[in-house]
Amino acid sequence: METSHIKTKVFDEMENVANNDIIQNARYLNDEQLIHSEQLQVLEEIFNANVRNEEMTQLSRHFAPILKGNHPTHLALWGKTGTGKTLTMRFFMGIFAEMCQRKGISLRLEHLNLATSRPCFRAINDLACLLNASKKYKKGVSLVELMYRIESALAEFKGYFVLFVDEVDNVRTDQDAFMSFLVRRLPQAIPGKLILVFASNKLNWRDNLDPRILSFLKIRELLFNPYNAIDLQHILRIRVKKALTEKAVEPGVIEKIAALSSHDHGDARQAVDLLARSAELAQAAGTRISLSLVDQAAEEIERDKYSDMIRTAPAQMQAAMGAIIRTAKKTQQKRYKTDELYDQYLAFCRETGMKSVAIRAFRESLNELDLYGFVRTRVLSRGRYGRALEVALELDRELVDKIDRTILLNFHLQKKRSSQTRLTNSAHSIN
DNA sequence: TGTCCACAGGAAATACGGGGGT
DNA sequence: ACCCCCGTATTTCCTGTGGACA
Repeated sequence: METSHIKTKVFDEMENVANNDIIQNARYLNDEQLIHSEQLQVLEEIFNANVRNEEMTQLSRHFAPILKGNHPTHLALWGKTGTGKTLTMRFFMGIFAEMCQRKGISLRLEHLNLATSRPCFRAINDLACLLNASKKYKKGVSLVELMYRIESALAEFKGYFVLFVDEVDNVRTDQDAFMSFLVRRLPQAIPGKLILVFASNKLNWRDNLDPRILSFLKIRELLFNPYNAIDLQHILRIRVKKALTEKAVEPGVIEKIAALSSHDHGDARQAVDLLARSAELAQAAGTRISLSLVDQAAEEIERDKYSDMIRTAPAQMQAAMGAIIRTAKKTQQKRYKTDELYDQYLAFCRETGMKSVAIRAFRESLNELDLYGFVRTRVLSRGRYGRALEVALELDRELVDKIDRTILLNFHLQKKRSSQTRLTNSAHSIN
């Protein structure tokens, strides 16, 4: 009897979700779920709405000489995250490739995406993989060998070779070697005409580059400004049309999301996230997306930001935050002194089996937490009774609980993971 | 006005760990 | 497999400070 009751309940729930008339095609609210052709389709609509028009024109002008057989200089794209550097460039490259094909110009385009920070060796290795010149190596192959393979992979190609190096600033340790290879050695070594396109979200990226490379690097720069509210409205409208049903959105909602987003970041991805979150809320509530739901969604995203931040923060910072929350729960006061927090911190470490640090380093963690807005610290001078650092926790209770859960979960996971790796290691050694 | 509290936070020293080179 | 190097985390040491108190 009981199981069938639960069954109906589950079925009802699923029916409700399946029959929702807000979200029609959730994939269009998350780029990662779209296949390439769909992405292009969305992009086309976005560009047709004259968003990033200026940048597209600049790109066309820059690459136009190719059509006449000339050799344009390298190019650098600057702009914050989510300003469409990658998308614009990829979209442009697609069109341009088609054009060249029609005119019988030999053109090869590659997109080297250095999404995560990596050393020079791995960046060059990735490039080699991209050109099918090599497989993934961890070690054992010298840099020179990899460079040689890249060069021989391109030895036959005599046309234009556009290499789009995305997020260059992610190349750590010997960025100079990486750049030197691309800028000085590669163009000499291959018969084709190389055009490098760099994208970076750090404007000062060039400053810590070897001046000798810099002098070699004839480069043109193109700046991507954050999206303004109008641009974001276009982008959002397209998403709404693709992903949601006709009447899902109340008037003013798109304008509101665009205004909020352009005001504090101008990042299109975050704007679409806000739309997605609002749609989910509306779906759950069975209503249309209203202005107040947008507010609610923005608040939720803000909350998630905190717990995401703490999840990825260094362990010491997490432990410090854990100690603060414990202290807050134990006492009635709103402000805490370093030494009482430190006591709690030591207890926390003992319980979770974490290595504790000296009080000087602990204070550093407190300052970090202040920097990220988890707490507020200030130095309090008490006259002849010395000075003290005062820490205040000013987040609302619900959020504090959420952060607390995140931290605890993290520590438990860490424990489990370490014991698991120990298990798998021993399993491996047995095999 | 001067003293002196008691800890913050800067600087230097040192430990640690990961990755590349051989 | 081993070593070495380099960047980061942590410790150790120490100086400087705002204001209550006499």
